[in-house]
Amino acid sequence: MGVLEKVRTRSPKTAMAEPRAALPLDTILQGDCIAHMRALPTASVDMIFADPPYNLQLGGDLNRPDGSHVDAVTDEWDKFDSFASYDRFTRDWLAEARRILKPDGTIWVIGSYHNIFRVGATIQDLGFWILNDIVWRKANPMPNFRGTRFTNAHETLIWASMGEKSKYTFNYRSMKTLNDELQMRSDWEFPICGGPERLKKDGHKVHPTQKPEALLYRVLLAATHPGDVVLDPFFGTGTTGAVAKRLGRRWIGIEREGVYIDAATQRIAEALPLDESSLRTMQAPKGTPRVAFGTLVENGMVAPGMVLTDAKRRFQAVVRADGSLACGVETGSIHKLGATLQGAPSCNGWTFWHHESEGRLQAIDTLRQTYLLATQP
Amino acid sequence: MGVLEKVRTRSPKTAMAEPRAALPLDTILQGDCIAHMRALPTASVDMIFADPPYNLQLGGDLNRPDGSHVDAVTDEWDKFDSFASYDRFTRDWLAEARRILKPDGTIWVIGSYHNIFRVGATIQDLGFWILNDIVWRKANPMPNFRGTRFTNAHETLIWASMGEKSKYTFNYRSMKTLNDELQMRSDWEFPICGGPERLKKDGHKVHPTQKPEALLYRVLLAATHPGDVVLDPFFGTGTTGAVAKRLGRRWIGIEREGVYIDAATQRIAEALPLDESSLRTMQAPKGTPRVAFGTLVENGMVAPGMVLTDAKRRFQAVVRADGSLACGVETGSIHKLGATLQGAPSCNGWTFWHHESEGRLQAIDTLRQTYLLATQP
DNA sequence: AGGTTATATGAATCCAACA
DNA sequence: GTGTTGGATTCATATAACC
Repeated sequence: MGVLEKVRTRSPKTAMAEPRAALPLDTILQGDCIAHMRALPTASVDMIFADPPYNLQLGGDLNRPDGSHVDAVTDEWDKFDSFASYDRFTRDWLAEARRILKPDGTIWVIGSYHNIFRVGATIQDLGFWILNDIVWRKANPMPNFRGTRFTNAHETLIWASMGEKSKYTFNYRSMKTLNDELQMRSDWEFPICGGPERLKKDGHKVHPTQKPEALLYRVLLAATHPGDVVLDPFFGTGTTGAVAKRLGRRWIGIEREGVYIDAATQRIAEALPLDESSLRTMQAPKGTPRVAFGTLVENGMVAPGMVLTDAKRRFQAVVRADGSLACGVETGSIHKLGATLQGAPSCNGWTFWHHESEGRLQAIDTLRQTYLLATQP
Repeated sequence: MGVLEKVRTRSPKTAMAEPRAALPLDTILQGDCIAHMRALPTASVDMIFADPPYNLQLGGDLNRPDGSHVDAVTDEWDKFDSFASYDRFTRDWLAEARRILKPDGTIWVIGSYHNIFRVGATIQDLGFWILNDIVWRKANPMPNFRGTRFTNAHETLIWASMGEKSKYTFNYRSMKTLNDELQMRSDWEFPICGGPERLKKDGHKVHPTQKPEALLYRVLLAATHPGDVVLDPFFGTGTTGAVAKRLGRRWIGIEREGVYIDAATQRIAEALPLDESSLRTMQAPKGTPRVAFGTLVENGMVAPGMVLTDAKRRFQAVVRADGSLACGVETGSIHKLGATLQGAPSCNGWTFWHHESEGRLQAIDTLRQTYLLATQP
């Protein structure tokens, strides 16, 4: 434990890009992630989101039952000689991450059973304090074609603070509102990244493991404030940067591959900060028959900034990023705010609130129905 | 890796209970789990299920918002000085588990984010091969009363074989049936153990972390055959034993606390084994003997010269006397020719090839089924 | 145009028996 | 050991093709 004390001050020679004084905000740094991290100032970043190589150790080819070939992750960046070399790599970048984080900052790391146990143990060894492990349940995972194991249908995220006593950021109310007035749990369901969100070039996916924006949306909304600085040392095609821009957070990306950087640069340039973004279709999660209003926001069916009114247009409210509503100084979930404004003990926000659609008012419940129709069999 | 070679033969003095030759089946061994494991024979057990202490680092007491006290896990057996001592303990019992397991046996370990990363890394370090990590989604988890984190709504199980090449047991069909004819995924939902299933004494729960029987039911059904021997080195109140008895598996439990042993003994005595017929139906239809296509020719069910086609009638082939097929200059087995004609890496000839029967096409697999019905008891 | 059917694909540690 | 052959094996979603 207690690595902080051991952090040595490096000579400027080892720094690569910027002097440590300045944070290269909203920028992608090209090159090795550890080298670039060493050039960043100590205790300067509010959050780190990291999607490191998983060290999959895949064997031969795999075919589907119909004979088609599975396009596996065979990239060089995922190859390591041994667990020992993977552990060294992990410890090195995590130690730098720890130095760069502010005392009250937090780190998120995503992985699978191939690597997450080693990552988690190293995180603990370095003195981080694990706050939660989060399970991303994939709505549409790839099946196990040979029937040899359980369908590998999830990935794991670790969320950790700098230490046991850290005063980390957790937007409890935002998460609860996003989840329809229930505490947000440690298991999240999202579809894998596909459709128009998936970056492609010449008909092929640009990056083999692009993460869904809905996942980063929830992570950033939960653990940062607007204006906070988020570092992603394995930037890839820039999901973290695109969502950070949408949510009004600052970002720094580190990435080796020029192809990924090009795609990320264009993608982030096209990303619209929240109040300008229009209804954009993302894939909708499936499974839970109960739909939280926040789910519609997360999935782009309701844009933050959208104005809702009651049927008689007596009240007006604005949708916020976490799916809560604001009316003057009053805020709350669709149900809670409806009750407050009417002075009623309770209120069904789904039927109380309406939005302008095709020239007339429509209850937001129709959006939920649309969502359910799109996601239920 | 390669810990098996390092296992030393211990003098009988270190053995506590039984000589290594005999397996103490359907028995609870009282005492230290590592000491008792050392007394068990090498390569003698089919499966190990382990629910080790979680190394929870709960600071102080925890109270609900209404002031009532949370009965947290603060028992003495859950205290460890540091990660280092927990790692030593973990490595010691896992190494013994590895020695005791048969070469094709598997191990299951359940834990939370407090310990599962250390356990998982050690499992990999010892040479085990992780098959899946499984998420137990709790339908009714304890909320996070302070609103400081996400509701900790799941626990993680690791399932691992002795090595990459092990021929472990996985009852694929049973799992698929259990899941309404869809592949069983890596995320399982069960309620936490409560109600009449939860063992109580004087109104208090006997064990702080009693696992639901549904969880063990799925584990044992997935990864063992009837009659297999299952060892649980942290037996607690004997969920593993009770379910093993119900499912016709043999079990061995190790437990230190007499209170738990008493509860487990009574509980297992009251558990009712499923009758043989219900056990049989849960078995996968894997034992069906192989039938060569040539056998059907030999038995006159298929006549040489018979014409076969695929379902879309794109290809035609003629059956030859030895059970091979011919299509122009291409010849081969039903599988090989199907693969060749489609340009596919492989092909199941039984379902690919069809024959004209009663005016419509029928897969030749129906002939095989007919043959099996006629020749099986 | 609108609705239906066929095809493509995703962080995957993916076979078993026998010669 | 290794090489060959038999034969068992897929779910949700997006997109293209086709009536």
